[in-house]
Amino acid sequence: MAYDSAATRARLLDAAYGEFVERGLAGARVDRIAAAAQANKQAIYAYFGSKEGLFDAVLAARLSVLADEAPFDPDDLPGYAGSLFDALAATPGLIRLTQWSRLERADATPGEIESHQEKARAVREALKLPDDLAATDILEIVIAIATTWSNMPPGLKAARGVSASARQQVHRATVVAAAKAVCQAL
Amino acid sequence: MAYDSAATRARLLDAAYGEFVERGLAGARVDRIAAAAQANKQAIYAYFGSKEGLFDAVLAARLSVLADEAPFDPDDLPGYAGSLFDALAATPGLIRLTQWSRLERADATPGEIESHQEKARAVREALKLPDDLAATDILEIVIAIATTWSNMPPGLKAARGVSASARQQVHRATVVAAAKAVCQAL
DNA sequence: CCTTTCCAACCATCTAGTTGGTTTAAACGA
DNA sequence: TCGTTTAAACCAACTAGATGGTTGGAAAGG
Repeated sequence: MAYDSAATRARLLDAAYGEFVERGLAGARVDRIAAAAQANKQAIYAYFGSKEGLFDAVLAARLSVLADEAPFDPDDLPGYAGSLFDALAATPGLIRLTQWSRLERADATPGEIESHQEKARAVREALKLPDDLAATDILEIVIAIATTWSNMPPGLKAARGVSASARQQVHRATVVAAAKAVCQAL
Repeated sequence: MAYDSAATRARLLDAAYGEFVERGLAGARVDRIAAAAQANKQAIYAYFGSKEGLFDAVLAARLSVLADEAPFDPDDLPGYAGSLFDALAATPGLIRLTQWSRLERADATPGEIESHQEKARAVREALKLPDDLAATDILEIVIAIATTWSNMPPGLKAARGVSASARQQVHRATVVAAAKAVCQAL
C-alpha cells in the first residue's frame, strides 16, 4: 500500500471537523480524532503543528466552503439571508463550529474580519448608507436573523403535528420576510 | 473565625461564573474556581455534587437575574429588544455563558424551555398570530436581533474615531428599529 | 541508499473527584 | 458553669486515570 499524505491530511480534517463541532477545542481529544481518521496521532503534529493549529485549519477550510455555498449579494440581502439559512440547515455543524471558535479563540480570524469588511463596504454602497458602521449593523443583524434557527436549541424548535421539514420552511419564509423588513426600514 | 457555608457557596458561584464565562465547562478547572473563591475544592463537591452540577447552578442563577433585568413585554417587543440589549451590554459574560451552555449541554434547560413557551404564548396573543410557531419565530428573531452586538467578535466591532459607548448607542437604536420593522412586517 | 510517511510506545504534566483527617462552635450533661 | 461531645464546615494530600505532545524507530517507494 502506497503512502498518501494528502489523503491522510484530508481524513484528519474531516475527523477533526466532527470532533470539534461536537466538543469544541478544549473538549476535543486528539486521540479520538486520530482514531476516527484511521491515522497516527503523530501525523496531526506533523501536518498541523498542534491541536490548535488543527482547529484553525478546520475552521478556515469550512468557512471557505460556506462562502461558496451561500454567495453574498449586497443587492439582495433577504435573498442572501435565505441562502445562508439553507446552507446552514444543510450542514448544522457549521454554526456550532463558528460558535466554538467565537468562544475559544480571542477574536475572529483575519480572514473573517477581512471578509466582513468587504461585505460591509458592499452593503454600504448598495443601500446608500452614510458609513461602514451602519452597514455593519444591518449586515450583522441580517446574518443574526438568518442564523436564528441554527442557533436554537432543539427544545425550543419542537413543534407537535408539523414535520421538521415543513417547520423549517415556514421559518425560512419568516427569515426572508424579516430581513426584507429590516433592509427597508433602515 | 466562624464557618459560613452560605458565604462559601456564594463565593464559589461567583468564581465559577467567571471561570465558566471565560473557558466553558470543558475548559474550566475546579482547582482555579476553588482558588478564586478562596475555598477548598472539596466544597464544590459538597455543595454542587460535580463540576457539571456547579455549571448548571451558575447558569440557573444567572438566567434568573437576566429575567429580572430585562423584563419581558409582549406588547412592546422593540422595547424588550432594547432592554435586553442593555442588560447584555452591562454584563457581557452572560451571553457567553448562554453560548457555552448551548454548545456543551444537550438542550436548553427545562426552565429555559418553559420560559420560552410562556413568552411565545404571550407574543401570540399580543400580535394576534395564528399559532405558537409563528410567535416562536418572531420572538427568537427579535432576541437574535437584540443579541447581535453581544455575539459579535471584537474584530468586527472595531470602529475608528468613535467611542465605544457612542458606537454601542448607535447599534442599540438600530436594534430597536429592526425589531420594530420585524414586528410590523410579520 | 535515501527521503517521505507512518507507527507504537513513551513522557511529563494535568485533572476531576475522593479521603482521612482538623477546626469551629453549638449542644449537652454533670 | 465548665468540660466533653457532636455535627457542620473546612483542609491538604491523594488517586487513578487522562492528555497533548514527543521519540526512536519501521515501512514504502523513488
